Amino acid sequence: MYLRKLLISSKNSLQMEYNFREVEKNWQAYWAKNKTFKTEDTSAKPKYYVLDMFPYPSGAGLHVGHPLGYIASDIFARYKRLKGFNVLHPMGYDSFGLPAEQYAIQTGQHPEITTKTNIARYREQLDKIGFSFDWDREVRTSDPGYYKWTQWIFIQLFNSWYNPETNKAEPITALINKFRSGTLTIEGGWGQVWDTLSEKQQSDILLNYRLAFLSDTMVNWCPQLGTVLANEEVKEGVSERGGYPVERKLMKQWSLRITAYADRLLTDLDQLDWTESIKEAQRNWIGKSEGTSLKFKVESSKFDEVIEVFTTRPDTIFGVSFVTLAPEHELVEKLTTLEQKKAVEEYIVFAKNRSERERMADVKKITGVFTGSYVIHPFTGKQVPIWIGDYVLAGYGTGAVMAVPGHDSRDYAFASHFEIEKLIIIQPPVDWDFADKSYDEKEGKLVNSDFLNGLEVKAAIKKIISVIEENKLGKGKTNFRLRDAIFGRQRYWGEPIPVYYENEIPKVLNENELPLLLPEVDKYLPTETGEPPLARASSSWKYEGKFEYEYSTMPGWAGSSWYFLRYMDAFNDKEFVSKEAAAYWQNVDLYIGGAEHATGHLLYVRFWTKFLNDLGLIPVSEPAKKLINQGMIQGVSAFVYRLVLTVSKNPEDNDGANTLSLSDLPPVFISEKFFNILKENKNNEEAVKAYLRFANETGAINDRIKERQRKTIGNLNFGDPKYLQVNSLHVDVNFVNNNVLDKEIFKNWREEYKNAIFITEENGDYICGSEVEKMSKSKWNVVSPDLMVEQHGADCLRLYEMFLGPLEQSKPWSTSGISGVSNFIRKLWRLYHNGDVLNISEEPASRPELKTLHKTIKKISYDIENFSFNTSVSNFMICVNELTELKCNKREILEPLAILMSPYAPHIAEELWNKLGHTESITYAKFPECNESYLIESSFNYPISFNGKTRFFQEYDRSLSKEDIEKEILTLDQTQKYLEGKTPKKIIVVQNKIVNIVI
RNA sequence: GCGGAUAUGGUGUAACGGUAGCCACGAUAGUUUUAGAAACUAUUGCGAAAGCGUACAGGUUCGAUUCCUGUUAUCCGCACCA
Repeated sequence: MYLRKLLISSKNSLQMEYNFREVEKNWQAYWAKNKTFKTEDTSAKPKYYVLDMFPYPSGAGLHVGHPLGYIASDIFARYKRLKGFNVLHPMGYDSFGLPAEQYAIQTGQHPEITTKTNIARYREQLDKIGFSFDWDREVRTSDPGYYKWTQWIFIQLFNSWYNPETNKAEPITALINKFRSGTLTIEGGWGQVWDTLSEKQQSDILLNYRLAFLSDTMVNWCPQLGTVLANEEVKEGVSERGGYPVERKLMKQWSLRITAYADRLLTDLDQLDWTESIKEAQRNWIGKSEGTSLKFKVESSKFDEVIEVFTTRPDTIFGVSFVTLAPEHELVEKLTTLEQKKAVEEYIVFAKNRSERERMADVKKITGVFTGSYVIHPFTGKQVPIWIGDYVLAGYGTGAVMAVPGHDSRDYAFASHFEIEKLIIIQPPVDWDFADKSYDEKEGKLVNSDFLNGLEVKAAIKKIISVIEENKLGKGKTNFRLRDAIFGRQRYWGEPIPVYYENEIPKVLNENELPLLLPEVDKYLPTETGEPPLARASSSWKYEGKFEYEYSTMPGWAGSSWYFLRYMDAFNDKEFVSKEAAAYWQNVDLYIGGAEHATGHLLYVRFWTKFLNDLGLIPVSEPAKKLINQGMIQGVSAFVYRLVLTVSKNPEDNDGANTLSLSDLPPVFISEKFFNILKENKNNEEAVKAYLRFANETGAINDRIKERQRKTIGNLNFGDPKYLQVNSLHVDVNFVNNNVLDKEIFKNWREEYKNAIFITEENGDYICGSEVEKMSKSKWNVVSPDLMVEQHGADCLRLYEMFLGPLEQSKPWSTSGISGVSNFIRKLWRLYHNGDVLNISEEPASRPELKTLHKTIKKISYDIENFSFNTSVSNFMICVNELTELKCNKREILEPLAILMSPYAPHIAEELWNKLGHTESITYAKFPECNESYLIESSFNYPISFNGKTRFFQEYDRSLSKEDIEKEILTLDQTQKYLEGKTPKKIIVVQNKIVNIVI
C-alpha cells in the first residue's frame, strides 16, 4: 500500500506539477534572510499603516478563522507596496492575560513560560502562511521594555485631570493651582484654603479629579477567578472567560475616568470610516441621554432630606404616583419606617444576594418593597410613596426614579404588581388599552397636568424644564450609560500598577524608576487573607524598602490600548514613541479585526489616543481611520447524543434531590435518527422501557439500581419527557468524517466512554449531529491552518480563505471547495510551463491576450481598493481560464500577471518572477496599470428586451446613434415576432447597454 | 424590548438601477485508468414546453437582486440605563 502511494507520487513528480512545499519554504526563508519586509522609518514614499488586531497567544494556537483578517490585511499591505507606499505592517502579541494565569494556577508553571511557548507556536503558524510582517518591530505587552511605557502612560493619567472648560486633559498641577488661587471651589466641605489641608485630604480631593483614580466602587466580582471584571468582560451575568458567576461588590479600586471623554468619544465617531454596526454599538455603549434632574422633598418631621431623580421625561411629572430607589440607595435606611423595617431589611438582603445572572435571567420577575415614607410632589403637593425596587440601578443617574406607570412600561409593571395607582396624563390613540400596557410614546397632548395641559410632549418638556429650573427644583442634565473603567485586577499576570502607599496616600513612581517589574511569587493565587497574588511577593518587594506597592495589576486591555503607537518606534527606551515617528506614521490607515472588540478594545484605544493627544504627545486623536471587521469563521461542531435517565420519586420534584441517577450504567449513545425520533415523539415511555430492558440484558444494571427501580419506577408515568433526557455532547470534529463517527477512536477518547454502547443506523454507522457554532477548543470544532497548508499550500489557503465570500460576512468553515483553488494554482503554473520546462515567448501579445490582461488589471485594482477579495480570486480564475484557452505564454502578459497575483499568492508569484529572470523580490515591483484602449470593442451585442424582459440579442456598432438603433431594431423579424402586430408605445435605447421596447 | 446585519440553485457565492446565477464546489454522463484518485469533455435554477424564478407583500421606474415602505425568518451586539 505504502509502496504504491510512493510510486504514484514519484510518477506525479515526473510530470513536474507545481511543488508548493519546496517553493513556499524557500521563499519564506528568502524573505526572512533578506528582511524583505523591513520598514523604513523615513522615506520619500507616502506612508501607509496596515494593522491587524493584536492577537492573544492562546494555548490552542491559530485556527482557520484567525488568518482571515491577516490574509486580507497582508494582501492590502503587499498591494500598497506595489503601488509605491512605505508600508508599516507589524505584528506582535497581547501577551498578558487570564488564560496563561489559569494554566499557571493549575500547573504551577510560570505564565511567562506558557506565554513564550504559545507565542512560538503562533509565530510558527503565522510564518507558514507567508505574511509580510515586519518582524523587527514585534512587541509583546508582557515585555518589561513594553510595559514600562504602559505604566508610564498610567502615571500620566494619574497626573492629569479633565478640564471641562477647555474640554481636554490637563496636568493635575493646573488644578491644584486653581484650588490654591480659589479659582475653583473645593467641593465636599473640606475648607477652602488648599495649603491648610493635610496631605491626605489633598490626596483624597485630587482622587476625585485624576483620570486614574482610586475609589470605592461597585464592581463585578468574580469569586472563581478571584478578580474584578470590567462591564464588557461580563456577558449575561457570567464572566466572558470561563463563564463563572459574577456578583456586585463594593471595593476600593483603581479606575480610569473614561466618562470624561464620553461626549468626544461619541461625536468623533462621525468622522470615522468604520462600519455602522461598530459605531452604533459604541453609541449604545456610551448611551447618551438628555434629561433633567428633579428634587422631591421627603415628608418628615424628623429630618430634612431630598430625593433627587433623573428623568428624560419631565413632561410626565403629573403622572408620578410613586418614587423608586435602588436597593443600594444611601437614603434607604433613613427613610424606612419602623413598621416597614423588617420587610425592607429582608428585601435588601435578598437583592444583594441575588447574583447578577439571576437578576438578569428573570427580568420579568418583579420585586420590591415599600419604605413606609413619602415625598411631596413638587407641583401638586400630594403624598407620593417611596418604594425600593431592584429594577432601579444604583449606578445610573441618581439611583432613584420618579415612577410614571401610565407612560413607562417598567413603572407600569411594578405598579401593576404592587397595585399602585396609574395616572394617565398623555392622550393616547383612541383604542389604547391601559389595562394591557402603558403608553410610552413621545407623542400626544398632555392632560390632567395643570399648566402643561394641551401641550404636545415636546413643548411640554421644554416648558417644564424651564419651570423646574426657575423653581430651583433641578436642572437640565446629560447622563451617560458609560461607566468609568475599572482598572485593577486581582491577578498576577498583568502590568503592576506603578503605585505605592505612604501613610495610606497612593503615590506614583518616578519615571526613572520604571518599569516596576512583576515580582516572583510562590503561587498564583490570592493570599489566605484574600489579597491579590502580588501580596505573595517577598517582603523585600517594597518601594524604597518600606512602602507597600499596589497589589492589583492592570487589565488585559491596558497594553492593547496604545500598541499601535509602539509599532512606530518599537524599541525606543527614552520615549513611548518618538515625536518624529508619531508625526510620520500618524495613525492606522487600515485596521482589520473582529467585531467582538467593538466596545472593549476599540473604545479604550480611542480614549487613550485622545488623552495622549490632549497632552500633546501624539498628533492624532483617533487611532484608526478605517476599520474593517472580518466575519467570524464559525466551526461546524459534531455532536453525539447520550441517553440520560433520571427518575424521581415525586414527579413534581424538580430540584433533583430525589433523583435516581443511573450513572453506573455504561454510556449509551443514539445515532441522529433516533435522536430525531425522540425529539419529535413526546411520549417516550417506550424508549425508557427499551432502555431499561437493554440495560438489564447487558448486565449494566446493578442490584442497587434494580432495588430502587422496583421501589420507585413502578408507579411513575413514563410519558413525562423529563425522565429520559438526551444530552448533546460535543465530539472532536477530527473523529468525524461526513457526519460518521469513528467509534473506536471515540471510545479511546475518554476513560468513561471505554464501554460506550452505540445505537446506530441500519448500516452500522453512527451519525453525529452537526451545528454551526463559534470555533473554539471547548466545542471541539477547531480546524487548524497548519493542516491546510500542509495539504494544499499557503497560497492555496490564502486564496481559498478569500474565495469563501465577502470578508465581512460570517461563514462556517468548510473545506469542500478548496480543490477548485488548488486546481487554479496548478493551472496558473502550467500557463508558464510546458511540461517541466519554463516556456515563455518573447513575442508581442495579441489583442485578445492584452484585453484579458487589462480587464483583469482593472478588476483586481477595483476589488482590492474595495476590499472585495473574493471576487478578485474568481477574476484571476477567469483570467487564467481565458489565457489557457488562448494558449498564451507571452512575457508581455505573464509578467504583469505574476505581479497582479503576488499580493494574494506571494510564493508562487515570487517563484514565477524569479524564473522569468528577475533577481529582486517581486515585493517592490510596480503594480501594472490598466490601459483602457485594449478594452474597447468596436461593436456591442445589445440585449433587446420587451417590457423589461430580454428576448434576443443584436450586435451594433458602438458609435451607432440611438435613433439609428431604434430604426434598425424595428426592421428585424424578431422584433416583429415579439411585437405581435402591436405598435410599440415607447422604445428606450441606452447606448452600449440595452434596448427596451415598451408595448 | 432596542440596535445592527443578512436573506439569490443541492452548497460557497457573483451581478455601476440595464442579459440573474459569473467563478467554484457537488452531482450526472463520457474519455483515460486493473481499481481508486487525478486529468479532460459535456450537462447541471425550476419546468415537457409556453413560461416562471433573487424570503414574502406592496411601491417608484421604460426596466428592480439592487432604491423606498411594510412583513417574516436567521445571525450578531446591547439590554430594567428612567
